[in-house]
Amino acid sequence: MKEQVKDKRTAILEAALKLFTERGFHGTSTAQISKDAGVATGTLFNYFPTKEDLINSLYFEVKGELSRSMGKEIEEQSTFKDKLEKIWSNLVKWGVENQEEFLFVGQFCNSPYISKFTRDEVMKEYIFLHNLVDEGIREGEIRDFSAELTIAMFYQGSRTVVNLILDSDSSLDENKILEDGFQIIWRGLAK
Amino acid sequence: MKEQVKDKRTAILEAALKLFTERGFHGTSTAQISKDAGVATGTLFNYFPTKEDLINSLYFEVKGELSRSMGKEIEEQSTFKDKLEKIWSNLVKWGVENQEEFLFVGQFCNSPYISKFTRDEVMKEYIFLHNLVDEGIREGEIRDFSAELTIAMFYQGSRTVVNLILDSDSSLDENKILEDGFQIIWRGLAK
DNA sequence: CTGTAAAATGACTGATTAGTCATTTGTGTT
DNA sequence: AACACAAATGACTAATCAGTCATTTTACAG
Repeated sequence: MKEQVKDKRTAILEAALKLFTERGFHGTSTAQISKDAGVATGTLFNYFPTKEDLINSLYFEVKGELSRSMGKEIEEQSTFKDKLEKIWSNLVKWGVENQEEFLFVGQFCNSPYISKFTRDEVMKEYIFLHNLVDEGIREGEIRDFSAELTIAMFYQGSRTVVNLILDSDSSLDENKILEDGFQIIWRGLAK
Repeated sequence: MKEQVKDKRTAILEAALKLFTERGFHGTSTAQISKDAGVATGTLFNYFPTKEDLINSLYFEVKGELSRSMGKEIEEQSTFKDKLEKIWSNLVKWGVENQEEFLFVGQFCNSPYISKFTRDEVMKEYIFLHNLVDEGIREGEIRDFSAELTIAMFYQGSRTVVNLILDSDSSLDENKILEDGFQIIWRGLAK
């Protein structure tokens, strides 16, 4: 038997991610996922009882990665603005470096049949950001808008920047877009 | 024969819009669309040669409506800021009042198999906004970021606000969210 | 080796899919 | 009425789908 580089579950998730971003959820058959993952059709269902389970599992894994990346090296930042800028940079760089995962999240969040439950569930991953924003409001660093609005504008702003970078043919000024994007959001939020 | 309130084409598009936002593109069968539209399965294909044609036609129609709504009563605004705020308000109100259309656009733009061509094609609808932003930059009303970044942050900001309004159980402060959202973006962009 | 349990397999199924096409129905003209 | 033409129809098909399950392979214990 050949050395097994990664377990079947991971292989399935990776194949699924690639195909989903290429063809969408319903446009990708479980048979194709199995084939690309190098496993039998039945094996997929040993790990994920249904296709929807597979999609949800993939989403949780990807969101976990994103959530972890988001919080990297925050403690090292001294000012509130620096912290926020670090998170911004983490979010954008994660999206650019993990294009498939980034697109998958976009697809997932805009797909209708994936319910509010999952969306709420995922928002828990952002407690960290929520706390920081609450603190920023309390301490007068940023203006007193609702935390939901503040977080949504910030997070979606970072996604907008990633989309711009991914679209732009010239990857010349990736950093320029990242920084300009943050300037816009920061000036919008700061007191 | 009963009076025909609307032609079959429109009935098909309306049924498709509803089903797409409920179940996604691939999750909706042409048979179901035909049934909901009150026409035979064959009739759908008289109007739209393929399912993908139907999706694209629907997108162009919806984007046309959005584009028209966006530009309403702009001439009546005197200052640059007022114009931008009016567009913002038009965008948000269109999204809130045309929830299905709004969600459909989100789905469409995040679906992978709908290509760059269509996305570019649609950007032409925004020439009007593009021109306004260019003018605003030239005349020093807003800061000199790239027009693409400025427009994207503005447009996606308005979508973020709509999503927040649609999600919030309490539709109490719809206007508050709209106005706060604009404040954030305006302060971010203004000189 | 041998026994055993878990993991993997792929042929198979019943349901569903987008799209076809020979036929019927409706409309307007003379 | 009789014709012509377009619009609408729905039974049909070939392909594909998610998911099943009896069987085989693998991993490991004694």
